[in-house]
Amino acid sequence: MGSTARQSPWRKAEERERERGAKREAVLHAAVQFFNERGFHATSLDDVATSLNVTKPTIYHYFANKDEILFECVRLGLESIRQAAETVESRGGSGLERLTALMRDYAVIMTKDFGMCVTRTADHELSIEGRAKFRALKREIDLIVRRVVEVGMADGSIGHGNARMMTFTLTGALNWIARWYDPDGSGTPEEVADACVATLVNGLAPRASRKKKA
Amino acid sequence: MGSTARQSPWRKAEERERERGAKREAVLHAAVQFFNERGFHATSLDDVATSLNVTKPTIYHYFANKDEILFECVRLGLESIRQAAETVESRGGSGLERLTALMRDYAVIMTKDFGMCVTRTADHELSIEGRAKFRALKREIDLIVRRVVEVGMADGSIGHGNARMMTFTLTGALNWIARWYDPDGSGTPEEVADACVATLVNGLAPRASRKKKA
DNA sequence: ACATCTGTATACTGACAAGTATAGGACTTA
DNA sequence: TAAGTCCTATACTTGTCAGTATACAGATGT
Repeated sequence: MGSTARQSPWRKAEERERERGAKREAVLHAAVQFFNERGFHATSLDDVATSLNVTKPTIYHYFANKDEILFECVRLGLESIRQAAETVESRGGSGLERLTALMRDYAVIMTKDFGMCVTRTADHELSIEGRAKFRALKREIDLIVRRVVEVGMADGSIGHGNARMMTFTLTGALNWIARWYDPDGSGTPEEVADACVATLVNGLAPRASRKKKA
Repeated sequence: MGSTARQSPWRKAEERERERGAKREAVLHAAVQFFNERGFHATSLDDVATSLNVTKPTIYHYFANKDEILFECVRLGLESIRQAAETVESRGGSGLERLTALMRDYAVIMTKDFGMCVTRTADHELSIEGRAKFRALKREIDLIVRRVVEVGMADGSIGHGNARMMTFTLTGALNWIARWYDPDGSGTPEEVADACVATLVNGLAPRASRKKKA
């Protein structure tokens, strides 16, 4: 190694493209941290550019506009969740077991930059088209989770109820992690995830003996 | 009635003050709806003014600046929650019973304009001073809820665990209601609240028989 | 009648930040 | 070494609002 003998221009082009991708990613990483900390509107692209030792036009060389940057951040977060959800859905175990695993992965993602961004970004911050795609992706995830809940209700591992409402309640608790989790605070992402999931799975009563409300 | 005989200027001043208060409230009500729908930054005070058939300087006659308006909206929401929490805390019943009642009231508030505003407003949208008060109020509420959780753990009506994390998980699910509840959709605030609370209290398993994790 | 206070409008300033026009340096390929 | 392409910077335009200076109308109190 070290010789880097190159004959074909192909390899070169590929390499250049890879570098371009790396720079795009760097922008996204810098941007998402600003967005999470200060919010989308309060973050200027000059800030982002400066933090990367470049200027604004450079960023515009990689992205069409500010909205695209936000959307990509959100999309990355949502894709992580969807992937985790899909993986878990199609694996073995009872509905409850699958749902528990899904929630745990979901919770961990919520402690990461791009996951946080999903929760912290409101619909109206995205462009019209971005908003539609955002909603579609969220809905897709919601349906996967709901399906797992329904599997659990069918196989008896999860109590009966309104699956839609139950899904919203569970994912709500998980989404909210992104609003209070502090990486510098106590608890690793995994510990936090386990604690949350345990509360959601077990409910509040100490062990058995729940009456009230059929 | 109808004669409106007035002799003392006292009554007059008082009345004027009441009217001033009513107008302030009207501004807050108009503003909070814009904030919830479009977000704080995307709402211009011209929008708010126009919707009230006045102009911007009129609004500045009642509020020092835009930040104050947002803060008042958030404060109203947080005060509702705190009041509900305090009322419930100091009443009878087991910890679990009290917590259940608290969560129900909390959930209902989250479906209302000012409650929604609390969840939809991020720290960084408030002024520095507003942010501090915001956090203080939220912390106060958090501590009340946590105390009720601990009462429940002590009296045996709630299973043992990390009260802090449990509180975050529960209130997270409730807070998130403000992000998905649709007043025009199916389900009254009370129905939604009951469903969420039921999920949180009961957990997922169908009835008894929970093992795993002490 | 006169001085004042309250509420409102018209018309402006000032700041900030998104996005762009333009140029030039560096690398690629021939 | 020349043509073309990619990447980046300087310096600008532009739109949008928050916030304000000023004026005026009507009610209040003397």
